[in-house]
Amino acid sequence: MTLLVDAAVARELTRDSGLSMPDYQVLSALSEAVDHRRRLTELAFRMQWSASRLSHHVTRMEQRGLVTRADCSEDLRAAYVVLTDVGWDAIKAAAPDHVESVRAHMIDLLTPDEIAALTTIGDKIVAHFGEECLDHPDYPVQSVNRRPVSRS
Amino acid sequence: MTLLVDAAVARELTRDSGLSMPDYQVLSALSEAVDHRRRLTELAFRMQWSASRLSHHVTRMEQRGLVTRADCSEDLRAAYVVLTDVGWDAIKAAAPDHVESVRAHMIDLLTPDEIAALTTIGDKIVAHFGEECLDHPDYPVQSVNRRPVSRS
DNA sequence: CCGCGAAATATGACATGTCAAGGAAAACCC
DNA sequence: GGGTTTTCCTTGACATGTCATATTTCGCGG
Repeated sequence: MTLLVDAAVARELTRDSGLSMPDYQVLSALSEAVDHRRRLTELAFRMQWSASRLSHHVTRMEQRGLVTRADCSEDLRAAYVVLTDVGWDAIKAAAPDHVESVRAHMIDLLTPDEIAALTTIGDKIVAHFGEECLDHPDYPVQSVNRRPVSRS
Repeated sequence: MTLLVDAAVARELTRDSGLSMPDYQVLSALSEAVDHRRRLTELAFRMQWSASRLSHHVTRMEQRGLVTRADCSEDLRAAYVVLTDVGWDAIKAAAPDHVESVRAHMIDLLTPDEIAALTTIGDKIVAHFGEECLDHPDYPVQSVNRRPVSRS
């Protein structure tokens, strides 16, 4: 089920906007931030990506003009990813069709009861993972990635 | 939710058996076949993979000794992927831990009611996609991939 | 038969993701 | 306040997936 939905939604997103799902996720997260900028690490946590994956992907998006990097004055190690005007226009243009696509292939197929059930299920499972590693209340989600775990 | 579960299950599978999820899927599909062999196309349909992805992946698995290719006598274009002894041992060794892993991170967290609800939801959504392209009753699933669709 | 579109794979170029390593700045810690 | 440890990010090598294309064979109509 997730395979089919993900594939269909991704296909339509790319067809309609030229953005990939990863592109969309990054742009969306940035567009929700106050100054349209976020630290790389925060972004990575929020999306459950590795730092390296995000860095690579930001590099590629930078080359397409969707985002830029900016230095951080408080912490010289850190860097911001900033939404450009082009990126802002892109996400604004893509969003309506995308949410409609998700509705069409998933949400609208279910009754309110089913959606409620699915929400409960999702919460339970996410909580199962959260317990072990949700120890940083400042960040919205953080988890999992940071689990090298004791391993023989 | 799917992100977390998939990541955890994949991580444990690789840790315990050295197989990736794609490896496991291929081996599993082959192990269910009568002669431990399947045509590439059938396998690709069954797993919702592109033919090229499967071909590449089989090449890599072949180099690791998990599977082999064999010619098909009825259709000279076609090829079989065949489970080797090594592959058979690998899947046999990996399977119990893997199903246990899925239980631990998903199934066992839910009540029977929730599992039933999830099943209903999955069926509905899969059916939504099936309508359009489930036209080949011989194959178990087939769909989606074959949708170049009319596109401007 | 013959020719031709379709089917079954293979392959190469390229996009994307992972992993291990490294450089630089912060944080810690007597 | 100098040395160690962490954190943040980048990078390069490599694994994996996609897309367009090539090759061979099949099926079929004439």
